[in-house]
Amino acid sequence: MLKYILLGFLNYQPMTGYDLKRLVDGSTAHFWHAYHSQIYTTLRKMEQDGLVTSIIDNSDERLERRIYDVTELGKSKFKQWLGKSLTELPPSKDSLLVRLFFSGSRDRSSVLDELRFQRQLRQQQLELYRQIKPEKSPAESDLIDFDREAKFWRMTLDLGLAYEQMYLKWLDETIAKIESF
Amino acid sequence: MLKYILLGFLNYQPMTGYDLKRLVDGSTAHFWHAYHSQIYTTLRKMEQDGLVTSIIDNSDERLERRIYDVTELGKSKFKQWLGKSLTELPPSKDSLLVRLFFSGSRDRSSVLDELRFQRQLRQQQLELYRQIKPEKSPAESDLIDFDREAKFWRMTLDLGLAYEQMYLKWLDETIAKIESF
DNA sequence: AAATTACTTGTAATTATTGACATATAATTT
DNA sequence: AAATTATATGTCAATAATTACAAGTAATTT
Repeated sequence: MLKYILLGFLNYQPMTGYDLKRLVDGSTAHFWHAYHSQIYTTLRKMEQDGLVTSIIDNSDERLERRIYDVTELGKSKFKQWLGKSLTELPPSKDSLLVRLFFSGSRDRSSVLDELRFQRQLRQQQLELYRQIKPEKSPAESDLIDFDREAKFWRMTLDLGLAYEQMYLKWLDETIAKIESF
Repeated sequence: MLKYILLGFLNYQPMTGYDLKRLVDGSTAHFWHAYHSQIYTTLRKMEQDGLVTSIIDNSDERLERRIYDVTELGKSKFKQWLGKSLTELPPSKDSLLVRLFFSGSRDRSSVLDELRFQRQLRQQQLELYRQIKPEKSPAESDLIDFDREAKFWRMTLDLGLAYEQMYLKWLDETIAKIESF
């Protein structure tokens, strides 16, 4: 999946692994995160497979930057992937729920501490989402139909917002239930 | 993570890989799914690591069943894992959102078809959750404090229900938005 | 000026997960 | 009776993801 995210971003413009890491962190990480190590190694793999090319930029003298660009094959594979609709529910994974599921033997206070801490984190995440406003970066302005793109970005953000609010509500109810055991 | 799920279930009673697969499918798969191949290989790995032991049951003559049981080391590792609270948000992954994020260049109708199909699947999932009622299986009745366990199982199910409802609402709104482009 | 922290770029080893292949029995349908 | 589908049990190869290690530059703080 990461492969397609990287191709998607490289369709906008050529960039380095670090640029991609920042883009991922600021957008898709909310529904598909990746460590920088995975991004760098995936880019190398993609280059071997002919999906991207890279050139070394030495304009800085000191710092070597490897700039990746998508190839025609990469563009075609990306479109092909976008064309094949999902026919299943994406599997979800939530380790907090795994832990809660098996928490029958735990101290009530320990479970409550964990849930209250998660509540804090969820609250922060919600605040973070509320501050996000898709903005036109200069580089993107002419390369893509920004208004149309932004609409789709906004939709994914809307799910994030709804998700955090739902989760917070559930945490509150769950904490209350355990307190009343 | 799967390791701990398997240990958690084996704490209830010894069982085979297939038994575990069914238990996972019927419960934790909603927040942590696993293919049978992963379950069988993880069990082998756990046996090598001394977390479980296995005996071959030939009582059937024809069919060989390998029955796994948790060791003291396994029990201790499981408790240790439960004791260390999560201090971060579990990362979430949703390939539908990845696809939507990059859907700026797609035909409206193609995106709509995909979202409408996901709506169907989510609706089915919601119905499925609504039919789940934790019941006491004979084998479990004396081994664990079922009522307490069931409360925690119920909580994870509640999140599943809230999640599907939230997702359906978002899908409806998103479909409507795209229709009105 | 030195120390610390954040930024930037990667590699390597390990672990986890997926997808394909394989095989045999049991139950059901045609 | 034959064919098909569901049940049950696994292995193996490939891919994906995580964690740890490494090493240098840039910016900020003391």
